Amino acid sequence: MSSSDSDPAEVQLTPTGKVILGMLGLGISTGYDVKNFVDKTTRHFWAASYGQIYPELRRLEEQGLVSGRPEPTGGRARTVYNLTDAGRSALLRWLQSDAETVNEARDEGMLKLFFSDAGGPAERIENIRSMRARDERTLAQLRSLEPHAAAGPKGPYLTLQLGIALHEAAVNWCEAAERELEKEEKE
Amino acid sequence: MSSSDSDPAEVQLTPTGKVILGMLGLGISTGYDVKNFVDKTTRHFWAASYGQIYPELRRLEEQGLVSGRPEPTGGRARTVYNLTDAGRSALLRWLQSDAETVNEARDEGMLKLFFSDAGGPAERIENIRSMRARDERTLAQLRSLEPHAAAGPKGPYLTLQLGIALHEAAVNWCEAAERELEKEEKE
DNA sequence: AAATGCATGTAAGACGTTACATGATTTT
DNA sequence: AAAATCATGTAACGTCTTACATGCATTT
Repeated sequence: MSSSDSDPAEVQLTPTGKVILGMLGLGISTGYDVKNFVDKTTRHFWAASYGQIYPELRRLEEQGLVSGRPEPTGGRARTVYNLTDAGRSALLRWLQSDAETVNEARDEGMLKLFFSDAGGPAERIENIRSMRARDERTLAQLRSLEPHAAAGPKGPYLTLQLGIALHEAAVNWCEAAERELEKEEKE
Repeated sequence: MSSSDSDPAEVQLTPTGKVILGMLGLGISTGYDVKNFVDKTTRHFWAASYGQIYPELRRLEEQGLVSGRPEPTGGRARTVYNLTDAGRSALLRWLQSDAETVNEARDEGMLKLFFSDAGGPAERIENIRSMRARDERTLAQLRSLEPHAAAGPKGPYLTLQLGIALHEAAVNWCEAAERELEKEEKE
């Protein structure tokens, strides 16, 4: 065992490390592709940026969880990564662990709504309307992926379904709240 | 105008700055209370920690948006903060701005589900079950706040309603998916 | 007397985005 | 010829959590 390998049972995966290992497991093989795929598929519940991805790929390689080799396309540099055995088992250990999962939301629209008593009633309706517009955009984008996702692996398809359900619920709630508040304002 | 005041039109509020100004606007007046109130009310869509709150209160004071004065309870130190005029107008400017609002989610349960093709079907069901358990706990907690919130200001009440609707949608989706996957597994 | 709650605070480190730089290849 | 896409990378900065320390007051 080389000095760069760690006991995989001891490796504590970083958040971005988890996405990367998972993506490599799906056959995505460059930092660039990881970023694009994340943007297309997991963005609505999990984001990642180049500033995290590239350094993390190197850390994972130091830990012996992934291995990269140069595969230039013509004169264009390109590094293709694969899971090592240790990487695959670290991925499975994470997927199988029943540790409490993190679930955090940061919704500035809701925060503004929370404080909306500081303004007037018209402002509050505008606030909800803009949340709805935002969620409708996301919803449309998610729906556009559906036909393609239905043909692919089940995990990504399920999260797409859930994302759609959640955004539908948000849009529906906004519509109902707008109607309600408009009615109240007329009185 | 003292040298510590900034032109309020130029102040760029930090994320935590927004919560704090909003909370002071609701009459919450100490860092400690801000933290407790956030945990009780906005946590499901916006969190904050002491490590952010106390330093931010001092930055806001330097900027002239809040003013604090010592109001000890017996021998126990305590600083009560209030919005200044500049602070109140910065709060209103933020609430009224129609800039695109941030909406980010980070759901490790969904991420595991996304990658769940790496494991077996039983594992995937377990995954969804644990997401549901988690969401049911949050839902129960939100519902317990409802009677009290119904009597308070409308903004907090509306976000509570929305939070409940979203968590209900999540729980319902999980239930349906579990049934579906269990049926498939029997075949 | 101990435990819980009130109240403030900080240091260290983890995590993240943004903005920029570079250069090749492919498409328009 | 220009624009878009492929591909990698980093520096600076912003943000956040965790873990700890302190000490008084109130409740059990």
